[in-house]
Amino acid sequence: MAERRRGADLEHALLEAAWVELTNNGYAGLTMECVAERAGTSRPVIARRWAGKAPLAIAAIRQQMARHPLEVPDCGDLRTEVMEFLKRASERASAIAAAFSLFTSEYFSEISSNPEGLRKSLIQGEEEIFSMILERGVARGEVDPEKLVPPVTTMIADLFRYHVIMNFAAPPDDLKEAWVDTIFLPLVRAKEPGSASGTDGDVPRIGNATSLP
Amino acid sequence: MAERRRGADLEHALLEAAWVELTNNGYAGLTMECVAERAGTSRPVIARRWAGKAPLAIAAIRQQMARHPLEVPDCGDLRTEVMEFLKRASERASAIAAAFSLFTSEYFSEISSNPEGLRKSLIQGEEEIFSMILERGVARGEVDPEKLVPPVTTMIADLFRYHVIMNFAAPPDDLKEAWVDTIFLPLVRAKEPGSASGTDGDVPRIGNATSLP
DNA sequence: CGGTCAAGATACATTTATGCATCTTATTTT
DNA sequence: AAAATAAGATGCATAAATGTATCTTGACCG
Repeated sequence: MAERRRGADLEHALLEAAWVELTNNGYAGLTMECVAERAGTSRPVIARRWAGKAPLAIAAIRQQMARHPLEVPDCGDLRTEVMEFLKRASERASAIAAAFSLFTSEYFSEISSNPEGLRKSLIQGEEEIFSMILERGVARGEVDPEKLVPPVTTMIADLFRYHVIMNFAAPPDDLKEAWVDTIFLPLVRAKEPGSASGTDGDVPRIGNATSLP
Repeated sequence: MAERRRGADLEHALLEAAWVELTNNGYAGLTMECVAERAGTSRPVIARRWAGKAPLAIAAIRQQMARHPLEVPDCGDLRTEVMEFLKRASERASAIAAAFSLFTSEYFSEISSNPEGLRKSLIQGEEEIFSMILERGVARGEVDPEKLVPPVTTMIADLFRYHVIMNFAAPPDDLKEAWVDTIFLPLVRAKEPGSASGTDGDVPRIGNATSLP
């Protein structure tokens, strides 16, 4: 054998191999043997680093999520930022589906938690991203802060994740646009932004939405 | 041994045992051995009827869903019917979660489909229930038919299922009400029903029950 | 340059679930 | 009542994955 990887290099390669196996075969089909083989090594090397399938899979998912950070900069208007948020999130579709496959397979019976708990632990450090988008919208006068009650603020991300989980794929662009333009924006938009910039108000059927005071 | 069950009796008992095992341990933790033991019989009896874990689990889920039919009669107003729909659907929460646990564990790699496909096959014969509720709402003048575009019409059920899947439990009543009153109804409600009964338009996010008869 | 540590390979025991074959026995059918 | 059928019990072989122990060898450090 020629080269021999060590430390972080090796760990990274193992997690990458685990990720490929995970997305190909699902968590149930994930075996230490296949991961080792794909990484060009053997099981004991994996066993020295992770205690079992679940920790390995979680580490692999974490690595993939880190590869696709979910930051959304200030784009100047709410819609652009929400669409950008969905676009970034779409790059994590496989990771979300994998985390799911993991939980429903085994994690569930071992730890007395639920997928929501796993999700929260996976997105630590990124909880504020969407609420920051909303806050910027409020600051710009695009969003009525009184409309930002829990089920409304989480709805877009919930619908997104639901789609990913059910279809094992990111939603198509037109669906993302429909969520934003026909559901989300009409529900949070301030009645009269005053400035009436071109980016809003032009979409059909969304204007009335029983906006409140 | 005293009695010996046969035919449909036995089959029903087996499916019931499979259901308990499925909800207790998840699909991954479902074993023929445990099902047989719980049903007070042995593995060959199961093997003579179902080809494996997946067919057994699906049959068990089907039996449970049949136990909780999803019919919603004409209640006189849209909100009552949608809330009734969610209430009925909540009785199926365990079945939905189980179907999920099934799919992500194994079904996925065997059949090239996705959870949405499994869902559609499980609800055959009930696809029209929610759209009938909406149609009645249109007929009453409560709903603007132009607002019934795909992401809006499926949104309530999607949010419901997402919650069930993520929490392995039915949503609490206040969440169901929030979905209906702050998200769904504002999006579909007709602008001015003419009669201008205080039940819509002006009410902010509160249940207000609008109960009719 | 030699020592230490971990990577990589191999082997073995164990665990767990399954499929199948067999045999007895209860229930149904004729 | 006798025959046919299927339930129920048991045992065995198999397959798949895991954990672990051992050994060699390459890489890094002083």
